[in-house]
Amino acid sequence: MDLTFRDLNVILVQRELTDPISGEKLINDLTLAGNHVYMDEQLDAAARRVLFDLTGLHDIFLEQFYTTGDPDRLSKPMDQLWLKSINKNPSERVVSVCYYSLINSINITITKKDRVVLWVPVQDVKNQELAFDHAKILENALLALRNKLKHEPISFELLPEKFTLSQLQRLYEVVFNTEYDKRNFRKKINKMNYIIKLEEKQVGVSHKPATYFSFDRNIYEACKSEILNFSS
Amino acid sequence: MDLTFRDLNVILVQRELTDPISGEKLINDLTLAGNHVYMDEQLDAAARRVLFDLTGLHDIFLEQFYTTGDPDRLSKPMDQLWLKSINKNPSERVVSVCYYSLINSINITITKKDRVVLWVPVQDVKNQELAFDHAKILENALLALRNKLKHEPISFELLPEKFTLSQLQRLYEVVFNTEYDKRNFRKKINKMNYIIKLEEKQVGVSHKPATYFSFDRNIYEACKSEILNFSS
DNA sequence: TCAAAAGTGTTCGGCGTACACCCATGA
DNA sequence: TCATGGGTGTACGCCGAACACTTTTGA
Repeated sequence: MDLTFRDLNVILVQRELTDPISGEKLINDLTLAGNHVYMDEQLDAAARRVLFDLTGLHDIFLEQFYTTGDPDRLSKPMDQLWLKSINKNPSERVVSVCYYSLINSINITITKKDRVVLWVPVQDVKNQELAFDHAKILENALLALRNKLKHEPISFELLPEKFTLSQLQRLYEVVFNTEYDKRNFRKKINKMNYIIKLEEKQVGVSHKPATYFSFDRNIYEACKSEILNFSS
Repeated sequence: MDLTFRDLNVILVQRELTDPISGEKLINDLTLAGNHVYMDEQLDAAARRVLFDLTGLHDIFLEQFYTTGDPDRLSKPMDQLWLKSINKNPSERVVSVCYYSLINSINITITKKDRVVLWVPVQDVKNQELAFDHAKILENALLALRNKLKHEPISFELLPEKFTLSQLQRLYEVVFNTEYDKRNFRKKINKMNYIIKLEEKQVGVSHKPATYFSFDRNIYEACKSEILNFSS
């Protein structure tokens, strides 16, 4: 997922099937990105591979959140049709171990061989048809992401190295689909000593330039383990 | 998992292998309970089946928390030996979709055909050897349980229908491995209007008898959805 | 009468929340 | 000079944390 301007976006892959004879569009919908796990591959590694193939990025934040294995999850007529068209056994059982990842999409081009991939704002996705049980998976991903973000500052995965407090605030507002008071938000951030105020400021903006901040992973890890020590 | 007196317990299955010739004990350790998923079975249903076979109980609280699929997870010599002895292919890849469940063990007998099963206090488990990557799985289960219990009153799964506030407090203390102030704990509980004070009191105890309380699922669901409505 | 657990109130500090105005910049 | 977003402080209510004694019962 990605944060551009005011939206949280998800990468979706277009699924199109055209009748070779009539030219009629039989299928035209979207799927989440995924692939089969190789026989000798870690589950995490498979998720990383899918992401790498899409984005060219290594070392991306990745979190397993859910495994779905309903025996009927491939049974919708559209999905059966699709599986046959790509020469997969339509009655095979598929278990999906689902991961979400956070990507700052600026300067990233997503591509997939023979397929169209696109960033879609998550709030718009429900209006479109997602293949298989991918709508359910996306819903679970959002719940897991919110839950994680409540307790850990993974938000920095979505931000550039240097960010402004308004960017950070907007991120939380988008993910939790709410609004926060600017002063209160900043007071809270102030208490987090792993968010470092830099000397640098924005340039070229036609308003008071914002101060940049950065996230210090070391300080965060240190005070995180402090908390753990006290509670155990 | 279960709460007896002062401990959080986990069901473990004994794994024993004796050399048929020398009589020497080749393996004597413990595993978590589990089984393969049938080809046409929901993942949840498989977990329920495992639990039913152990306890005879239906309708138990069940929560998927983690899926493990390291290609090397069966590779320890002890585990290889075991797999051969039960005629499983030791080089097969096994992916485990892991669930935890909460059981009030009073009046429950756990049994398993041809195997010894036992309740073990979780804090004692690390001293024993767990098979495969089950120690890791148990650790993840505890983290997931704590996380869940912070936000939802699943504790009632572990308690009898009627319980005292001291029992409830002890449960939280055991799961979070800490201690709470009695007065503060009771104040917090007081605010939860889904915890109902009953007329009934303990009898036959050689101290001031405690009042029984019960958990009202309907009231909880109602105020839970209220919260959700406001925040979305 | 003793032991054992139940039950009960107050104080304090910190945190979240509500709320409004001036500042720096480029156009 | 205007539009745009950046940046700041105070007051109040609630909640969590610390803390000690009386009550009821069976043995």
